[in-house]
Amino acid sequence: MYYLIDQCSINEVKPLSPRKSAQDELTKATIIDVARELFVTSGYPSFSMRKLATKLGCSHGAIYYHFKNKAELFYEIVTQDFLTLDQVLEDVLSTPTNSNEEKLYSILFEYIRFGLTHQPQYEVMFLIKDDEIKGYLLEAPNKSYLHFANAVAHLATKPLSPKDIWSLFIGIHGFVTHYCRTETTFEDVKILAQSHVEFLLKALK
Amino acid sequence: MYYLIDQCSINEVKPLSPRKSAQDELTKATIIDVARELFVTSGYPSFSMRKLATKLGCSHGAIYYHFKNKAELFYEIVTQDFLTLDQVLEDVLSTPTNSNEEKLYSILFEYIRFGLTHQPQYEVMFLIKDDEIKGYLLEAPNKSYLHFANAVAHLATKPLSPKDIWSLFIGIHGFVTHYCRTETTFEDVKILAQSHVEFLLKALK
DNA sequence: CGCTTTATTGAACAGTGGTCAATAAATATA
DNA sequence: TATATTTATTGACCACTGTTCAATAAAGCG
Repeated sequence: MYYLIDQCSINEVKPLSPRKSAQDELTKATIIDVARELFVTSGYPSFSMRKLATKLGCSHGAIYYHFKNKAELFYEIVTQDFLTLDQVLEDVLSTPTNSNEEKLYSILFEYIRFGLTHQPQYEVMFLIKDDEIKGYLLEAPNKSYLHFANAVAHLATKPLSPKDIWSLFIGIHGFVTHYCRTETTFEDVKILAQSHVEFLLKALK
Repeated sequence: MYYLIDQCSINEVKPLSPRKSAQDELTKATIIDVARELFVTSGYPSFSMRKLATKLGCSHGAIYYHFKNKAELFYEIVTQDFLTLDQVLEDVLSTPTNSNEEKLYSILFEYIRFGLTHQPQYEVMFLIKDDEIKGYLLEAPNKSYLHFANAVAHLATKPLSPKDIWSLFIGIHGFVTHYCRTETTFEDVKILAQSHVEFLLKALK
């Protein structure tokens, strides 16, 4: 059976085409790009492999040729976001005009900005409980934290204990987490973010 | 068609019984109890209405006679936990031997204890993004926070701004959130919880 | 007893992630 | 160029999920 015959209309023929012509072939990169867009605009819960396939113009099975499963696909998406977050911290550190105290403030503030301007990603990076995804992320969240901790340790006016740095992070993380859940924009809590960062920094003095 | 005839064996007859005898009838209370147990022992992601039905010894359809949907069932489960959390705070406040400073410490510490000894519940109460569940919870999380905020305001040695109380809460919430994701027991981070609370309290001075 | 209300069943529906035999385009080989 | 092999795609299928609902029988009532 090589053809699916549309039995309603007359003689319309639809060839089975188990492979697309070269110019239409899927690539990992395009799948990731389209997946990210779908995921970022409509959120993780509404995302599905079938919706992604529709948006890609392919069958859902095709995606599984390029990615072992949904978790691997999401891993590859947020891998880029871990790099972005690293870069955010790097950018703060390499701003020459600011004092270390200002940089410390900025590290915390910009972390919040990243979290709230990348809510779906932050969720997958640091909040999701899905074992399959955690199995792919492995030490990525921890590595990201170490980067943060290093930056903070470097900038503090007096030596900080690992516990203090951890509490600082947890305090910032709590802020992002809460406003992720309520789907509040960064702009809407910018002022609150400032006072929260100031609050946490008071604990260091 | 009144009977399902087992066509393999000879003449075995299985009556349809669209209502159980009185002693076996479901009640909201028993559904909630069994659901809570299933939910608390195996977590929210593994929970399903069909597994619950199996554990109850009924069909999954029956549950929908007593609860509009899964979200309503979970709402009724965690409603009890919101009361428990209120009680935790109340118990701290009504401990006569402690100073206000000690009570403030205990409020924060006991909040963490509650969160980490009720992880699946805490998740549904404060972390879940499911719109259906949030639609049932409505102001419950906020009401719970106000209870917390009141207690803190009452105990502080100097007047605190609403922002400071909020930052305190967010700091505690972040701690619980993180160790919920990593499924760490309270006992395993008890010492860390102490130092985190002390860190946050330093910000008040 | 008969009528109504109530509680239960399980088939059915639309959705999910994931697998895989069948297949044809692309590529390598003779 | 012809043939064989590799590669990428399809869609039926599986086992799940939450939810709905007609059919049904037990319980309660007049």
